[in-house]
Amino acid sequence: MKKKRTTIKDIATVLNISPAAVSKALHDDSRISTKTKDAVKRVAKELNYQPNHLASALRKGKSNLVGVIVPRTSSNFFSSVIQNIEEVLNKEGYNIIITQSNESFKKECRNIDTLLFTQVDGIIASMANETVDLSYYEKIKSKGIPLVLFDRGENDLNVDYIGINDYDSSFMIVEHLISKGCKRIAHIGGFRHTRIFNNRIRGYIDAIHAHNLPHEDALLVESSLTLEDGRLKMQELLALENPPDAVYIAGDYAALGALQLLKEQGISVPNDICLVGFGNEPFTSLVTPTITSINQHSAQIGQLAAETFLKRVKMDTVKQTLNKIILDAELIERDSSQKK
Amino acid sequence: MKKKRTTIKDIATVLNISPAAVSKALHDDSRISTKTKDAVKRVAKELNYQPNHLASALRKGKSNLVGVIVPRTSSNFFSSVIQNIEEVLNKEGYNIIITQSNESFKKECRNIDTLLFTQVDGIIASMANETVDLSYYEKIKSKGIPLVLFDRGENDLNVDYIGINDYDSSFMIVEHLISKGCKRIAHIGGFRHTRIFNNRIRGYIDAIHAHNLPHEDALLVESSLTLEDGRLKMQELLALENPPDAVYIAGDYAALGALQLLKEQGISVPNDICLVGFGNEPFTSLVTPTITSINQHSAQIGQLAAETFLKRVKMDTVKQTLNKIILDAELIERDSSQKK
DNA sequence: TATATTTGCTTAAACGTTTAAGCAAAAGTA
DNA sequence: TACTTTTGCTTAAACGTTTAAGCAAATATA
Repeated sequence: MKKKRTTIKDIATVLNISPAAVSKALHDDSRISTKTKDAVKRVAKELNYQPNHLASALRKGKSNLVGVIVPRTSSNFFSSVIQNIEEVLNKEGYNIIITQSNESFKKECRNIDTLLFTQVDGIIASMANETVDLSYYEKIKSKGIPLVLFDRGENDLNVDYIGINDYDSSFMIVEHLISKGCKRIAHIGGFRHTRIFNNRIRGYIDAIHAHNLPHEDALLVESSLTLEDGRLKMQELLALENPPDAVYIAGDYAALGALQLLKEQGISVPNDICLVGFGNEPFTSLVTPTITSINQHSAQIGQLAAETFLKRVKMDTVKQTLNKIILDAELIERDSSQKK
Repeated sequence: MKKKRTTIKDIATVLNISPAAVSKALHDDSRISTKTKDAVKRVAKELNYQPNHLASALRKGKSNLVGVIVPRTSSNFFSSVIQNIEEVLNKEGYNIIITQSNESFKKECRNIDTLLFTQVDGIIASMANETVDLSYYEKIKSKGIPLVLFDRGENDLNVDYIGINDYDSSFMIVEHLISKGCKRIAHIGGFRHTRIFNNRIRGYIDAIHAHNLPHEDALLVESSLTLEDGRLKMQELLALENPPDAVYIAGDYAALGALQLLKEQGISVPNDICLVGFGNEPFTSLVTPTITSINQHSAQIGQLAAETFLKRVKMDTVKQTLNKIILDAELIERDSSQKK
């Protein structure tokens, strides 16, 4: 009892021409007369013809689908990147399949398999925190489809990458804190094995050295950067016999956790301790005090990632090369670092 | 120079059997000997065979893709629903395509077209705020594929729906505020044309009447429930000559906006005004004071939506029927309504 | 032993589209 | 007029799978 879809063949039958002519008419082939084209389009509309995407994808060898992998969609950064990827790709006739890894390496592998299985024409991804083994990403490359990374990337893969200048951002943050009179600046960073977090750590250390401030091991801690871990690591810093007067935290969620803890302990931010986050999540401007943070240009990153993908599919050499686009980040000064 | 994928035919050639036998062997058909099956699977692995999903989808008339439409992925509620939909469907061999409407009717229509074009086997959706015209949703139904709505649904479509009991939730909130001694309870609700928001408004009004409290038109305002609009509508309520001593806001983001404004104006929450939100977004437990809210059971809604879809595809009658699953919501009491 | 059933495969068509190749008719050129 | 080119289509194969139908050999049943 299921309704049959109208196919190209149905249109051909009505007009008494070949299916091939119909297909060409619908694609505005120059070898089809205007008269026939008009007739085909009219009948197509009448019969409510909807092209079968699977058939054309199979025949043409491309699905016009692009896979997107992000650690999670709930962060504003990622959802904004996705939205911008979508806008750019939709215009070119691509649709996107969004998957989340939830920062899990295993889930990320499953996602990659899923996307490859679905015959996507390319993958745009930001890697999970856990990911160290790159073999699944090599699998994508070996398929000969473009792979574009953003934010959480990896040089060793030799593919396109779009991100911000993490090293400079860190430097900027530390100098900002110094300009506010801070003398003992701690850093709650991400895991060193992730390139971006390592860069932030390097930026922090170099800035500290450049300004002849004390660089103590105890002032630099690694964290998963979840809200809970932010609290925990803050507590550790407070427990030091000589606690910091400023803390720069490599993720806004962790910064929020740290801020909560400080407030609970009756420590004034920014007067006792200045605090800076990273990512410019919307809540940074909503909490009290508002949190100074780094704007990562999510919209631009999304657009560039999509455009980079498009560039790659258009040049149909299989070979990928390392190609990094690094944007300058922007410090958004808010109350949490405005020591009076 | 592109690598050729291995196909079923390649395996057949190696083993000198027919492609049909290979296909059956891979699907564990009972009419294929164990010996052949083993051989096929061995060669498949050796040649790194990856089934061409497009071909099988075309042949079988189903894509094993399910489309998901949400207003936005950045809200924790929706991203949690999506994650749970994904988990359930992945187990059954389905993959999902996530699209966001950004609360825009036009974008939602485009998303629907996109999904239908991609030949999804079904759509699970939560409607945009703007959506009143249901013709695009009728289009999905007319394709004969299952449509499952959640949270933002519409009875008139006569399809499956999963949501919480909005009316009862409102009632519960009002009674909670009354129990805390509040006497003038205002409601910043969503747009009435959206069924769930209308139900919340009805629950509010009925609860007010049931307890013989004053129901003034000025105490009930409609809002887009964005953070900004929450501020705005709160300001309106404060401007009344007789302002409320409690406000129940139908969305957490708007509640956050309202809370910000109250703090800026030096009005103590909960002592001067009690405040209750809706949705139990993570930040409700992070801000000061923490915000009393309603837990919408996002995980369960996601699972149920996916299971409902699966049930529908399994019973292959085209006819859909109105089938509502309503979960009881849960009030999470926090500081913003604990008047001392 | 003769017949029926089961096993294990093969053949061929189908899903709906695209496209290379081909061909007759019309139009252009010398 | 005789040739070439262009126009406007058709034919047929292809994309990689699945599956209905069929068939010979092996096995079971009477």
